Amino acid sequence: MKRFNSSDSSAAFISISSSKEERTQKANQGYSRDFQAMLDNLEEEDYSETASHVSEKKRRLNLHQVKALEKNFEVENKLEPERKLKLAGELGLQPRQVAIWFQNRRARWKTKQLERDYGTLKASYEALKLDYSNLEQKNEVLAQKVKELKAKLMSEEKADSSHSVKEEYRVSESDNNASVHSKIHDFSGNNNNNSSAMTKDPSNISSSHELMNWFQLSDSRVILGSRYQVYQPHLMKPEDQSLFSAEESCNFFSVDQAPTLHCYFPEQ
DNA sequence: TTGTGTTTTATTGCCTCC
DNA sequence: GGAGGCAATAAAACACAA
Repeated sequence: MKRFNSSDSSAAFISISSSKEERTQKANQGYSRDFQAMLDNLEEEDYSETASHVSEKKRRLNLHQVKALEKNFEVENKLEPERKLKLAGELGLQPRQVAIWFQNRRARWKTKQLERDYGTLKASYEALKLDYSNLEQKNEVLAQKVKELKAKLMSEEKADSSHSVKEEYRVSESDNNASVHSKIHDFSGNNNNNSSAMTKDPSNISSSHELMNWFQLSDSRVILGSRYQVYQPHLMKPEDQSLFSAEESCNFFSVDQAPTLHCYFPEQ
């Protein structure tokens, strides 16, 4: 096993505070005055000790050692045995110390990396949140527009109620048939410059008739696109013209729930 | 000077690989 | 079963405000 007994630990400490030359070298490496004083103090302490009784206090690696280790870590953050021995020899450290330094360095690197990842994720989350907020605002505007148009439609229906329902139905039917034929013509071919109503942004729809056309057209396109079913003219009687029943709306303007397709493809 | 928070060095225990 | 890696932790060293 890799476990070390106390003599191993002592050996490690001995290697750090080994020679007078080394300590002198430390003293010349530009430490702060306080640190310098501490080193001098340690020097005195060490000399007061006998050779057989070396201080086991933890010592930090000197600047030169740390720089060399950092440089090696940049090259490769894992340490092969040969490199460990070579580094230890060059820096006057125990191989065990070099290994520990790399281990701790990897741990620090990992922590930093986690912080960086967190920062990146946080930034993208904030961007996404902003996008969502913008979409929510647009959605509210659209919903409000639909509400207004629906109210307008209702008032128009009321105004027209003096006409004969029967006559209106006949007119409506012929209108629908005409529009149906034109829709079939529009969507059955490769005519892509068709249907200003379909390509039109619903938020720009300003009249109730435009809105009706938009929805009917949407409906017919889906029917035609779905397994080439025979087109069934969707003749809307005034009493059937509830545009936004719970089912038909399909949560189209719901912020909390994505639009579902079950109402367009009930068999699926 | 001292209390406190942070960083660095080292240990321990567990796990995986060969 | 030994070697090495990692997470958790201890403890010394260090930084800094009050």
